[in-house]
Amino acid sequence: MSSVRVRFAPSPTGYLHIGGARTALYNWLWAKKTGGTFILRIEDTDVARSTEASVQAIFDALDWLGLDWDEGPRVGGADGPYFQRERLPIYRAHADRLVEEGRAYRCYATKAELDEARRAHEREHGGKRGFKYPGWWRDKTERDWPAGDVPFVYRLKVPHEGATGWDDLVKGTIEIGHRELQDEVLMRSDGIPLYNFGCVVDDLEMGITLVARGDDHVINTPMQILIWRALGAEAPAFAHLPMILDERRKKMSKRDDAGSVEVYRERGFVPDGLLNYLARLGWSHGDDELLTREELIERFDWSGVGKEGAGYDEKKLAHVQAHHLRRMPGDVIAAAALPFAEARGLAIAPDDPRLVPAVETVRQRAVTLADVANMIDYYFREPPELDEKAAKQLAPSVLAPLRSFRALTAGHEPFERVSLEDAVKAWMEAEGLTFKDYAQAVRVALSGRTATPGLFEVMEVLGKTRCLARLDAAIAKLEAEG
RNA sequence: GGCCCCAUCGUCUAGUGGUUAGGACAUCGGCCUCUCACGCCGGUAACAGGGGUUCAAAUCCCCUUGGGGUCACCA
Repeated sequence: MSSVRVRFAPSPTGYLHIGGARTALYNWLWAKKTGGTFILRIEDTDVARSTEASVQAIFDALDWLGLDWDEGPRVGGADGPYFQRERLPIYRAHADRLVEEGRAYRCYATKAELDEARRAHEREHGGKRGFKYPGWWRDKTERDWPAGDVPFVYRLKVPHEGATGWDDLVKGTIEIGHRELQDEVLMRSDGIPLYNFGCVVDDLEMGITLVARGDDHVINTPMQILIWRALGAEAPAFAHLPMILDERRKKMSKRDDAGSVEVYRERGFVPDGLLNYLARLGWSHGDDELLTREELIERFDWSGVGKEGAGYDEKKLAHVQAHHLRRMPGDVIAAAALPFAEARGLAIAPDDPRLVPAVETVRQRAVTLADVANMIDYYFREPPELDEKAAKQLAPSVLAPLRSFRALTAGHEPFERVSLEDAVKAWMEAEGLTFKDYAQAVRVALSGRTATPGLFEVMEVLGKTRCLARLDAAIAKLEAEG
Protein backbone atom coordinates (compact mmCIF):
# COMPACT_ATOMS: atom_id res chain seq x y z
CA MET A 1 0.00 0.00 0.00
CA SER A 2 1.56 3.26 -1.07
CA SER A 3 0.86 6.55 0.64
CA VAL A 4 -0.97 7.94 -2.37
CA ARG A 5 -4.42 9.16 -1.42
CA VAL A 6 -6.60 10.67 -4.12
CA ARG A 7 -10.25 11.53 -4.20
CA PHE A 8 -13.18 12.26 -6.44
CA ALA A 9 -15.45 14.85 -4.90
CA PRO A 10 -18.56 15.47 -6.99
CA SER A 11 -21.40 17.70 -5.98
CA PRO A 12 -24.74 15.91 -6.30
CA THR A 13 -26.49 18.48 -8.43
CA GLY A 14 -27.34 16.31 -11.42
CA TYR A 15 -26.23 13.23 -13.21
CA LEU A 16 -22.58 12.34 -13.37
CA HIS A 17 -21.31 13.91 -16.54
CA ILE A 18 -18.48 12.61 -18.63
CA GLY A 19 -16.04 15.27 -17.50
CA GLY A 20 -16.62 14.13 -13.95
CA ALA A 21 -16.37 10.52 -15.01
CA ARG A 22 -13.01 11.21 -16.59
CA THR A 23 -11.78 12.98 -13.46
CA ALA A 24 -12.91 10.02 -11.40
CA LEU A 25 -11.22 7.67 -13.84
CA TYR A 26 -7.86 9.41 -13.74
CA ASN A 27 -7.89 9.45 -9.96
CA TRP A 28 -8.96 5.82 -9.86
CA LEU A 29 -6.27 4.81 -12.34
CA TRP A 30 -3.64 6.58 -10.31
CA ALA A 31 -4.74 4.90 -7.10
CA LYS A 32 -4.77 1.50 -8.78
CA LYS A 33 -1.41 2.03 -10.39
CA THR A 34 0.30 3.21 -7.25
CA GLY A 35 -1.50 0.90 -4.88
CA GLY A 36 -2.91 4.00 -3.26
CA THR A 37 -6.33 4.83 -1.90
CA PHE A 38 -9.23 6.22 -3.91
CA ILE A 39 -11.73 8.15 -1.85
CA LEU A 40 -15.22 9.28 -2.80
CA ARG A 41 -16.57 12.35 -1.07
CA ILE A 42 -19.90 13.98 -1.73
CA GLU A 43 -19.77 17.77 -1.68
CA ASP A 44 -23.38 18.50 -0.93
CA THR A 45 -22.93 21.93 0.59
CA ASP A 46 -25.06 23.56 -2.06
CA VAL A 47 -28.27 22.86 -0.21
CA ALA A 48 -30.47 24.36 -2.87
CA ARG A 49 -29.17 22.24 -5.71
CA SER A 50 -28.07 19.02 -4.05
CA THR A 51 -30.50 16.13 -4.24
CA GLU A 52 -30.72 12.61 -2.98
CA ALA A 53 -31.51 11.44 -6.49
CA SER A 54 -28.27 12.93 -7.74
CA VAL A 55 -26.28 11.14 -5.07
CA GLN A 56 -27.85 7.90 -6.21
CA ALA A 57 -27.21 8.75 -9.84
CA ILE A 58 -23.53 9.28 -9.09
CA PHE A 59 -23.29 5.97 -7.26
CA ASP A 60 -25.07 4.21 -10.11
CA ALA A 61 -22.84 5.72 -12.76
CA LEU A 62 -19.67 4.93 -10.85
CA ASP A 63 -20.88 1.41 -10.17
CA TRP A 64 -21.71 0.88 -13.80
CA LEU A 65 -18.31 2.16 -14.88
CA GLY A 66 -16.67 -0.10 -12.34
CA LEU A 67 -14.85 2.74 -10.62
CA ASP A 68 -14.91 1.45 -7.08
CA TRP A 69 -13.75 3.52 -4.14
CA ASP A 70 -11.73 2.39 -1.15
CA GLU A 71 -13.16 4.90 1.27
CA GLY A 72 -16.37 6.85 1.08
CA PRO A 73 -20.13 6.44 1.29
CA ARG A 74 -21.38 2.84 1.56
CA VAL A 75 -17.90 1.48 2.32
CA GLY A 76 -16.93 3.77 5.15
CA GLY A 77 -13.38 4.55 6.20
CA ALA A 78 -11.39 6.09 9.00
CA ASP A 79 -11.93 9.68 7.91
CA GLY A 80 -15.69 9.75 7.48
CA PRO A 81 -18.36 10.83 7.28
CA TYR A 82 -18.05 11.35 3.54
CA PHE A 83 -20.95 13.69 3.00
CA GLN A 84 -19.93 17.25 3.72
CA ARG A 85 -23.31 18.05 5.17
CA GLU A 86 -22.49 15.58 7.95
CA ARG A 87 -19.19 17.24 8.73
CA LEU A 88 -20.39 20.70 9.73
CA PRO A 89 -18.90 20.66 13.26
CA ILE A 90 -15.49 19.90 11.79
CA TYR A 91 -15.53 22.96 9.58
CA ARG A 92 -16.82 25.12 12.39
CA ALA A 93 -14.01 24.02 14.66
CA HIS A 94 -11.36 24.81 12.07
CA ALA A 95 -12.96 28.15 11.27
CA ASP A 96 -13.12 29.18 14.92
CA ARG A 97 -9.51 28.22 15.40
CA LEU A 98 -8.54 30.29 12.39
CA VAL A 99 -10.30 33.29 13.91
CA GLU A 100 -8.60 32.75 17.26
CA GLU A 101 -5.26 32.68 15.53
CA GLY A 102 -6.04 35.82 13.61
CA ARG A 103 -5.85 34.10 10.22
CA ALA A 104 -9.53 34.55 9.55
CA TYR A 105 -12.19 36.87 10.87
CA ARG A 106 -15.87 37.27 11.37
CA CYS A 107 -17.54 39.49 8.82
CA TYR A 108 -20.91 40.90 9.82
CA ALA A 109 -21.55 42.67 6.55
CA THR A 110 -25.02 41.88 5.27
CA LYS A 111 -25.88 40.63 1.87
CA ALA A 112 -27.62 43.94 1.19
CA GLU A 113 -24.55 45.95 2.08
CA LEU A 114 -22.41 43.85 -0.18
CA ASP A 115 -24.85 44.03 -3.04
CA GLU A 116 -24.92 47.78 -2.70
CA ALA A 117 -21.13 47.99 -2.76
CA ARG A 118 -21.07 45.67 -5.75
CA ARG A 119 -23.54 47.81 -7.64
CA ALA A 120 -21.55 50.93 -6.85
CA HIS A 121 -18.42 49.25 -8.12
CA GLU A 122 -20.13 48.22 -11.30
CA ARG A 123 -21.48 51.71 -11.90
CA GLU A 124 -18.01 53.10 -11.50
CA HIS A 125 -16.34 50.52 -13.69
CA GLY A 126 -18.82 50.39 -16.51
CA GLY A 127 -20.53 47.26 -15.41
CA LYS A 128 -17.36 45.22 -15.58
CA ARG A 129 -16.66 42.42 -13.20
CA GLY A 130 -13.99 42.39 -10.60
CA PHE A 131 -15.69 43.55 -7.45
CA LYS A 132 -13.82 42.52 -4.35
CA TYR A 133 -14.86 42.59 -0.73
CA PRO A 134 -13.50 45.87 0.68
CA GLY A 135 -12.33 44.32 3.95
CA TRP A 136 -14.71 46.20 6.28
CA TRP A 137 -14.31 43.65 9.05
CA ARG A 138 -10.79 42.52 8.30
CA ASP A 139 -9.14 44.42 11.11
CA LYS A 140 -11.91 44.27 13.66
CA THR A 141 -11.57 42.21 16.78
CA GLU A 142 -13.86 40.40 19.14
CA ARG A 143 -14.65 43.71 20.87
CA ASP A 144 -16.27 44.95 17.66
CA TRP A 145 -18.61 42.00 17.27
CA PRO A 146 -22.24 42.93 17.72
CA ALA A 147 -24.02 41.53 20.72
CA GLY A 148 -26.62 38.82 20.37
CA ASP A 149 -27.33 36.46 17.52
CA VAL A 150 -26.23 38.55 14.60
CA PRO A 151 -25.39 36.41 11.56
CA PHE A 152 -21.85 36.56 10.22
CA VAL A 153 -19.59 34.77 7.79
CA TYR A 154 -16.01 33.68 8.24
CA ARG A 155 -13.53 35.27 5.88
CA LEU A 156 -9.90 34.39 5.30
CA LYS A 157 -7.31 37.13 5.74
CA VAL A 158 -5.63 37.04 2.37
CA PRO A 159 -2.30 38.87 2.14
CA HIS A 160 -2.47 41.95 -0.08
CA GLU A 161 1.04 41.58 -1.42
CA GLY A 162 2.83 38.75 -3.09
CA ALA A 163 1.58 35.77 -4.99
CA THR A 164 0.90 32.10 -4.52
CA GLY A 165 1.99 29.45 -6.96
CA TRP A 166 2.45 25.75 -7.31
CA ASP A 167 3.94 23.23 -9.65
CA ASP A 168 0.99 21.62 -11.34
CA LEU A 169 1.47 18.03 -12.46
CA VAL A 170 -0.08 18.70 -15.82
CA LYS A 171 0.09 22.43 -16.33
CA GLY A 172 3.52 23.16 -14.96
CA THR A 173 4.27 26.17 -12.79
CA ILE A 174 1.38 28.53 -12.19
CA GLU A 175 1.42 31.64 -10.06
CA ILE A 176 -1.39 34.03 -9.27
CA GLY A 177 -0.98 37.38 -7.57
CA HIS A 178 -2.80 38.02 -4.30
CA ARG A 179 -4.36 41.16 -5.72
CA GLU A 180 -6.51 38.88 -7.86
CA LEU A 181 -7.85 37.29 -4.73
CA GLN A 182 -10.07 38.63 -2.00
CA ASP A 183 -10.86 37.80 1.60
CA GLU A 184 -12.97 34.86 0.68
CA VAL A 185 -15.91 33.60 2.61
CA LEU A 186 -14.99 30.37 4.33
CA MET A 187 -18.32 29.63 5.93
CA ARG A 188 -21.72 31.06 5.26
CA SER A 189 -23.84 32.59 7.92
CA ASP A 190 -25.86 29.36 8.09
CA GLY A 191 -22.77 27.45 9.16
CA ILE A 192 -22.29 25.61 5.89
CA PRO A 193 -18.82 25.93 4.40
CA LEU A 194 -18.17 27.26 0.94
CA TYR A 195 -16.50 25.10 -1.61
CA ASN A 196 -12.90 26.16 -1.08
CA PHE A 197 -13.01 25.78 2.66
CA GLY A 198 -14.92 22.53 2.84
CA CYS A 199 -12.72 21.10 0.18
CA VAL A 200 -9.47 21.98 1.92
CA VAL A 201 -10.58 20.96 5.38
CA ASP A 202 -11.68 17.59 4.05
CA ASP A 203 -8.62 17.05 1.91
CA LEU A 204 -6.56 17.81 4.99
CA GLU A 205 -8.59 15.62 7.32
CA MET A 206 -8.63 12.80 4.80
CA GLY A 207 -4.91 12.94 4.15
CA ILE A 208 -5.21 13.62 0.45
CA THR A 209 -1.79 13.71 -1.20
CA LEU A 210 -2.82 14.69 -4.72
CA VAL A 211 -5.79 16.71 -5.87
CA ALA A 212 -6.70 15.96 -9.48
CA ARG A 213 -9.67 17.84 -10.85
CA GLY A 214 -10.91 19.83 -13.83
CA ASP A 215 -8.87 22.87 -14.77
CA ASP A 216 -11.83 25.14 -14.13
CA HIS A 217 -10.48 24.89 -10.58
CA VAL A 218 -7.11 26.41 -11.38
CA ILE A 219 -8.27 29.79 -10.16
CA ASN A 220 -9.36 28.26 -6.85
CA THR A 221 -6.03 26.68 -6.18
CA PRO A 222 -4.09 29.66 -4.77
CA MET A 223 -6.95 30.34 -2.39
CA GLN A 224 -6.93 26.73 -1.32
CA ILE A 225 -3.18 26.72 -0.83
CA LEU A 226 -3.59 29.80 1.35
CA ILE A 227 -6.21 27.97 3.39
CA TRP A 228 -3.94 24.95 3.74
CA ARG A 229 -1.21 27.19 5.09
CA ALA A 230 -3.58 29.02 7.40
CA LEU A 231 -4.56 25.64 8.73
CA GLY A 232 -0.90 25.02 9.40
CA ALA A 233 -0.44 22.33 6.78
CA GLU A 234 1.44 21.85 3.58
CA ALA A 235 -0.71 21.77 0.46
CA PRO A 236 -0.84 18.52 -1.52
CA ALA A 237 0.17 18.14 -5.16
CA PHE A 238 -2.26 19.38 -7.80
CA ALA A 239 -3.10 18.09 -11.26
CA HIS A 240 -5.53 20.12 -13.32
CA LEU A 241 -7.17 18.27 -16.15
CA PRO A 242 -8.19 20.11 -19.28
CA MET A 243 -11.86 20.44 -20.02
CA ILE A 244 -13.86 18.27 -22.35
CA LEU A 245 -15.25 20.57 -25.02
CA ASP A 246 -18.44 20.26 -27.01
CA GLU A 247 -18.68 20.74 -30.77
CA ARG A 248 -18.65 24.48 -30.24
CA ARG A 249 -15.44 24.06 -28.26
CA LYS A 250 -17.05 25.17 -25.04
CA LYS A 251 -16.84 23.39 -21.74
CA MET A 252 -19.26 20.50 -21.92
CA SER A 253 -22.08 21.04 -19.49
CA LYS A 254 -24.45 18.75 -17.73
CA ARG A 255 -27.12 20.02 -20.00
CA ASP A 256 -25.39 18.58 -23.05
CA ASP A 257 -27.16 15.49 -24.24
CA ALA A 258 -23.89 13.66 -24.59
CA GLY A 259 -22.86 14.86 -21.16
CA SER A 260 -24.48 12.31 -18.92
CA VAL A 261 -22.89 8.96 -18.23
CA GLU A 262 -26.36 7.56 -17.78
CA VAL A 263 -27.14 8.26 -21.41
CA TYR A 264 -24.35 5.98 -22.58
CA ARG A 265 -25.57 3.20 -20.42
CA GLU A 266 -29.05 3.57 -21.83
CA ARG A 267 -27.72 3.60 -25.35
CA GLY A 268 -26.08 0.25 -24.75
CA PHE A 269 -22.47 1.27 -24.46
CA VAL A 270 -20.14 -0.96 -22.49
CA PRO A 271 -18.21 0.61 -19.61
CA ASP A 272 -14.77 -0.36 -20.88
CA GLY A 273 -15.47 1.38 -24.16
CA LEU A 274 -16.50 4.64 -22.56
CA LEU A 275 -13.60 4.46 -20.13
CA ASN A 276 -11.09 3.83 -22.90
CA TYR A 277 -12.39 6.76 -24.91
CA LEU A 278 -12.49 9.06 -21.91
CA ALA A 279 -8.99 8.06 -20.87
CA ARG A 280 -7.62 8.85 -24.31
CA LEU A 281 -9.49 12.12 -24.46
CA GLY A 282 -6.80 14.35 -23.04
CA TRP A 283 -4.30 11.67 -22.20
CA SER A 284 -2.04 9.66 -24.44
CA HIS A 285 0.63 7.03 -24.30
CA GLY A 286 2.45 7.09 -27.63
CA ASP A 287 0.33 5.63 -30.37
CA ASP A 288 -1.69 3.37 -28.09
CA GLU A 289 -5.39 3.77 -28.75
CA LEU A 290 -7.39 0.70 -27.83
CA LEU A 291 -6.65 -0.24 -24.26
CA THR A 292 -8.18 -2.51 -21.67
CA ARG A 293 -8.78 -1.36 -18.15
CA GLU A 294 -5.64 -3.19 -17.02
CA GLU A 295 -3.55 -1.59 -19.75
CA LEU A 296 -4.90 1.79 -18.76
CA ILE A 297 -3.79 1.24 -15.19
CA GLU A 298 -0.41 0.07 -16.34
CA ARG A 299 0.25 3.03 -18.63
CA PHE A 300 -1.49 5.92 -17.00
CA ASP A 301 0.66 8.79 -15.83
CA TRP A 302 0.08 12.49 -15.27
CA SER A 303 2.88 13.34 -17.65
CA GLY A 304 0.79 11.93 -20.48
CA VAL A 305 -2.08 14.31 -19.80
CA GLY A 306 -2.38 17.14 -22.32
CA LYS A 307 -2.73 20.79 -21.47
CA GLU A 308 -5.35 21.60 -24.04
CA GLY A 309 -9.09 21.23 -23.88
CA ALA A 310 -10.17 18.18 -25.84
CA GLY A 311 -13.13 18.09 -28.20
CA TYR A 312 -15.63 15.34 -27.68
CA ASP A 313 -16.05 13.23 -30.81
CA GLU A 314 -19.03 10.93 -31.01
CA LYS A 315 -17.65 9.02 -33.99
CA LYS A 316 -14.42 8.10 -32.35
CA LEU A 317 -16.24 7.14 -29.19
CA ALA A 318 -18.35 4.79 -31.28
CA HIS A 319 -15.27 3.23 -32.79
CA VAL A 320 -13.58 2.64 -29.44
CA GLN A 321 -16.82 1.47 -27.93
CA ALA A 322 -17.42 -1.05 -30.73
CA HIS A 323 -13.96 -2.46 -30.28
CA HIS A 324 -14.60 -3.19 -26.64
CA LEU A 325 -18.01 -4.66 -27.27
CA ARG A 326 -16.59 -7.04 -29.85
CA ARG A 327 -13.88 -8.40 -27.64
CA MET A 328 -16.34 -9.45 -24.97
CA PRO A 329 -17.22 -13.17 -24.80
CA GLY A 330 -20.42 -14.04 -26.64
CA ASP A 331 -22.29 -15.16 -23.59
CA VAL A 332 -21.43 -11.94 -21.79
CA ILE A 333 -22.65 -9.82 -24.67
CA ALA A 334 -25.79 -11.93 -24.84
CA ALA A 335 -26.59 -11.46 -21.18
CA ALA A 336 -25.94 -7.73 -21.39
CA ALA A 337 -28.06 -7.36 -24.50
CA LEU A 338 -31.11 -9.09 -23.05
CA PRO A 339 -32.52 -6.00 -21.34
CA PHE A 340 -32.23 -4.14 -24.64
CA ALA A 341 -34.11 -6.90 -26.40
CA GLU A 342 -36.77 -6.69 -23.75
CA ALA A 343 -36.97 -2.95 -24.24
CA ARG A 344 -37.96 -3.58 -27.84
CA GLY A 345 -40.66 -5.99 -26.78
CA LEU A 346 -38.73 -9.18 -27.27
CA ALA A 347 -38.65 -11.62 -24.39
CA ILE A 348 -35.77 -14.03 -24.93
CA ALA A 349 -35.10 -16.72 -22.37
CA PRO A 350 -31.55 -16.34 -21.03
CA ASP A 351 -30.94 -20.00 -21.71
CA ASP A 352 -32.42 -20.06 -25.20
CA PRO A 353 -29.94 -22.16 -27.21
CA ARG A 354 -30.21 -19.77 -30.16
CA LEU A 355 -29.15 -16.77 -28.09
CA VAL A 356 -25.38 -17.01 -27.98
CA PRO A 357 -25.02 -18.33 -31.54
CA ALA A 358 -27.26 -15.50 -32.72
CA VAL A 359 -25.11 -12.96 -30.92
CA GLU A 360 -22.00 -14.47 -32.48
CA THR A 361 -23.36 -13.79 -35.93
CA VAL A 362 -23.88 -10.07 -35.29
CA ARG A 363 -21.04 -9.10 -32.98
CA GLN A 364 -18.83 -7.74 -35.76
CA ARG A 365 -21.65 -5.59 -37.02
CA ALA A 366 -22.85 -4.03 -33.79
CA VAL A 367 -21.57 -0.93 -32.08
CA THR A 368 -23.76 -1.02 -28.99
CA LEU A 369 -25.74 -3.54 -27.03
CA ALA A 370 -28.85 -1.90 -28.42
CA ASP A 371 -27.54 -2.75 -31.90
CA VAL A 372 -27.05 -6.34 -30.82
CA ALA A 373 -30.62 -6.52 -29.61
CA ASN A 374 -31.87 -5.03 -32.85
CA MET A 375 -29.76 -7.30 -35.03
CA ILE A 376 -30.81 -10.55 -33.37
CA ASP A 377 -34.48 -9.58 -33.31
CA TYR A 378 -35.66 -11.69 -36.27
CA TYR A 379 -34.06 -14.83 -34.89
CA PHE A 380 -36.61 -14.76 -32.11
CA ARG A 381 -39.65 -12.86 -33.32
CA GLU A 382 -42.46 -14.88 -34.90
CA PRO A 383 -43.20 -13.87 -37.48
CA PRO A 384 -40.20 -11.64 -38.14
CA GLU A 385 -40.98 -8.02 -38.86
CA LEU A 386 -40.80 -7.13 -42.52
CA ASP A 387 -39.15 -3.76 -42.93
CA GLU A 388 -40.12 -1.40 -45.68
CA LYS A 389 -37.09 -1.81 -47.89
CA ALA A 390 -37.22 -5.56 -47.53
CA ALA A 391 -40.88 -5.65 -48.49
CA LYS A 392 -40.04 -4.09 -51.83
CA GLN A 393 -37.50 -6.81 -52.54
CA LEU A 394 -40.12 -9.45 -51.98
CA ALA A 395 -41.58 -9.01 -55.46
CA PRO A 396 -43.29 -11.64 -57.62
CA SER A 397 -40.08 -12.08 -59.59
CA VAL A 398 -38.42 -13.84 -56.65
CA LEU A 399 -41.12 -16.46 -56.36
CA ALA A 400 -39.36 -18.97 -58.56
CA PRO A 401 -35.95 -18.74 -56.85
CA LEU A 402 -37.61 -19.01 -53.49
CA ARG A 403 -39.45 -22.16 -54.51
CA SER A 404 -36.39 -23.90 -55.81
CA PHE A 405 -34.33 -22.83 -52.84
CA ARG A 406 -37.03 -24.12 -50.55
CA ALA A 407 -37.07 -27.45 -52.32
CA LEU A 408 -33.32 -27.74 -52.10
CA THR A 409 -33.01 -26.97 -48.41
CA ALA A 410 -36.02 -29.05 -47.40
CA GLY A 411 -34.13 -32.18 -48.21
CA HIS A 412 -30.85 -31.12 -46.73
CA GLU A 413 -29.20 -32.50 -43.61
CA PRO A 414 -27.37 -31.61 -41.48
CA PHE A 415 -28.72 -28.09 -41.23
CA GLU A 416 -25.35 -26.60 -40.61
CA ARG A 417 -23.54 -23.69 -42.14
CA VAL A 418 -20.69 -25.29 -44.08
CA SER A 419 -22.75 -28.22 -45.18
CA LEU A 420 -25.54 -25.95 -46.42
CA GLU A 421 -23.14 -23.78 -48.29
CA ASP A 422 -21.53 -26.75 -50.01
CA ALA A 423 -24.86 -28.12 -51.06
CA VAL A 424 -26.08 -24.79 -52.39
CA LYS A 425 -22.90 -24.26 -54.34
CA ALA A 426 -23.15 -27.66 -55.98
CA TRP A 427 -26.73 -26.92 -56.85
CA MET A 428 -25.90 -23.51 -58.28
CA GLU A 429 -23.25 -25.04 -60.46
CA ALA A 430 -25.63 -27.65 -61.76
CA GLU A 431 -28.32 -25.07 -62.44
CA GLY A 432 -26.01 -22.41 -63.82
CA LEU A 433 -27.08 -19.93 -61.16
CA THR A 434 -25.20 -17.34 -59.14
CA PHE A 435 -25.78 -16.38 -55.58
CA LYS A 436 -26.91 -12.92 -56.53
CA ASP A 437 -29.83 -14.44 -58.40
CA TYR A 438 -31.68 -15.33 -55.26
CA ALA A 439 -29.69 -14.44 -52.11
CA GLN A 440 -31.65 -11.28 -51.34
CA ALA A 441 -34.95 -13.04 -51.81
CA VAL A 442 -33.98 -15.73 -49.35
CA ARG A 443 -32.55 -13.19 -46.92
CA VAL A 444 -35.74 -11.18 -46.87
CA ALA A 445 -37.90 -14.25 -46.56
CA LEU A 446 -35.86 -15.53 -43.66
CA SER A 447 -35.28 -12.30 -41.75
CA GLY A 448 -37.58 -9.62 -43.08
CA ARG A 449 -34.50 -7.48 -43.63
CA THR A 450 -32.18 -6.48 -46.41
CA ALA A 451 -29.03 -6.67 -44.33
CA THR A 452 -28.12 -9.64 -42.17
CA PRO A 453 -25.12 -11.81 -41.40
CA GLY A 454 -24.19 -14.46 -43.97
CA LEU A 455 -27.20 -16.44 -45.15
CA PHE A 456 -25.91 -19.81 -44.04
CA GLU A 457 -25.07 -18.53 -40.60
CA VAL A 458 -28.56 -17.18 -40.29
CA MET A 459 -30.03 -20.47 -41.45
CA GLU A 460 -28.01 -22.48 -39.01
CA VAL A 461 -29.07 -20.36 -36.05
CA LEU A 462 -32.68 -20.31 -37.15
CA GLY A 463 -32.83 -24.06 -37.67
CA LYS A 464 -34.49 -26.06 -40.38
CA THR A 465 -38.05 -25.87 -39.12
CA ARG A 466 -38.12 -22.10 -38.86
CA CYS A 467 -36.32 -21.64 -42.15
CA LEU A 468 -38.80 -23.74 -44.04
CA ALA A 469 -41.73 -22.10 -42.30
CA ARG A 470 -40.51 -18.64 -43.20
CA LEU A 471 -39.76 -19.59 -46.78
CA ASP A 472 -43.23 -21.06 -47.03
CA ALA A 473 -44.77 -17.95 -45.56
CA ALA A 474 -43.00 -15.73 -48.06
CA ILE A 475 -43.99 -17.98 -50.94
CA ALA A 476 -47.60 -18.06 -49.78
CA LYS A 477 -47.66 -14.30 -49.46
CA LEU A 478 -46.35 -13.85 -52.98
CA GLU A 479 -48.78 -16.40 -54.38
CA ALA A 480 -51.67 -14.66 -52.67
CA GLU A 481 -50.60 -11.33 -54.12
CA GLY A 482 -49.84 -12.68 -57.58
C1' G B 1 -12.53 43.80 -19.33
C1' G B 2 -8.73 41.76 -15.23
C1' C B 3 -6.27 37.32 -14.18
C1' C B 4 -4.78 32.22 -15.47
C1' C B 5 -3.98 28.48 -19.15
C1' C B 6 -3.38 26.81 -24.11
C1' A B 7 -1.96 26.55 -29.72
C1' U B 8 0.71 19.91 -34.87
C1' C B 9 -4.23 17.08 -40.15
C1' G B 10 -11.74 18.35 -39.59
C1' U B 11 -11.18 15.63 -34.40
C1' C B 12 -8.00 12.96 -30.47
C1' U B 13 -2.89 13.03 -30.55
C1' A B 14 2.90 11.26 -31.23
C1' G B 15 6.95 14.42 -31.44
C1' U B 16 11.10 17.18 -26.16
C1' G B 17 17.00 20.96 -31.88
C1' G B 18 18.58 17.41 -37.30
C1' U B 19 11.89 12.79 -38.95
C1' U B 20 9.87 11.82 -46.21
C1' A B 21 6.18 15.50 -39.33
C1' G B 22 3.97 9.30 -37.22
C1' G B 23 -0.73 6.91 -35.42
C1' A B 24 -6.13 6.76 -34.52
C1' C B 25 -11.26 8.49 -35.79
C1' A B 26 -13.67 10.75 -39.77
C1' U B 27 -13.32 11.27 -45.07
C1' C B 28 -12.10 9.58 -50.26
C1' G B 29 -10.55 5.47 -53.53
C1' G B 30 -9.76 0.06 -54.11
C1' C B 31 -9.84 -5.20 -52.55
C1' C B 32 -12.98 -8.93 -50.26
C1' U B 33 -18.30 -10.16 -51.21
C1' C B 34 -24.95 -13.34 -50.90
C1' U B 35 -26.69 -7.97 -48.29
C1' C B 36 -24.68 -5.19 -44.19
C1' A B 37 -20.61 -5.00 -41.44
C1' C B 38 -15.66 -6.66 -40.16
C1' G B 39 -10.98 -6.98 -42.30
C1' C B 40 -7.06 -5.55 -45.74
C1' C B 41 -4.51 -1.99 -49.18
C1' G B 42 -3.96 3.02 -50.68
C1' G B 43 -5.06 8.57 -50.97
C1' U B 44 -6.39 13.70 -49.28
C1' A B 45 -5.19 16.38 -44.85
C1' A B 46 -1.47 19.82 -39.85
C1' C B 47 3.26 22.50 -37.23
C1' A B 48 -1.79 29.99 -36.47
C1' G B 49 1.38 34.53 -37.98
C1' G B 50 5.80 37.52 -37.21
C1' G B 51 10.38 38.24 -35.04
C1' G B 52 14.63 36.31 -32.66
C1' U B 53 18.47 32.21 -30.56
C1' U B 54 21.17 28.38 -33.37
C1' C B 55 25.14 25.44 -38.36
C1' A B 56 20.05 23.57 -37.73
C1' A B 57 13.73 24.81 -35.20
C1' A B 58 7.02 21.85 -34.80
C1' U B 59 10.52 21.63 -30.71
C1' C B 60 13.92 27.30 -26.98
C1' C B 61 12.66 32.99 -26.18
C1' C B 62 9.51 37.40 -27.34
C1' C B 63 5.32 39.72 -29.70
C1' U B 64 0.69 39.32 -32.34
C1' U B 65 -3.54 36.62 -33.35
C1' G B 66 -6.84 32.91 -31.95
C1' G B 67 -9.20 29.59 -28.36
C1' G B 68 -10.56 28.12 -23.46
C1' G B 69 -11.25 28.87 -18.16
C1' U B 70 -12.54 32.05 -14.17
C1' C B 71 -13.98 36.46 -11.59
C1' A B 72 -20.73 34.49 -5.60
C1' C B 73 -22.70 33.80 1.64
C1' C B 74 -22.43 27.99 -6.40
C1' A B 75 -19.29 24.01 -6.89
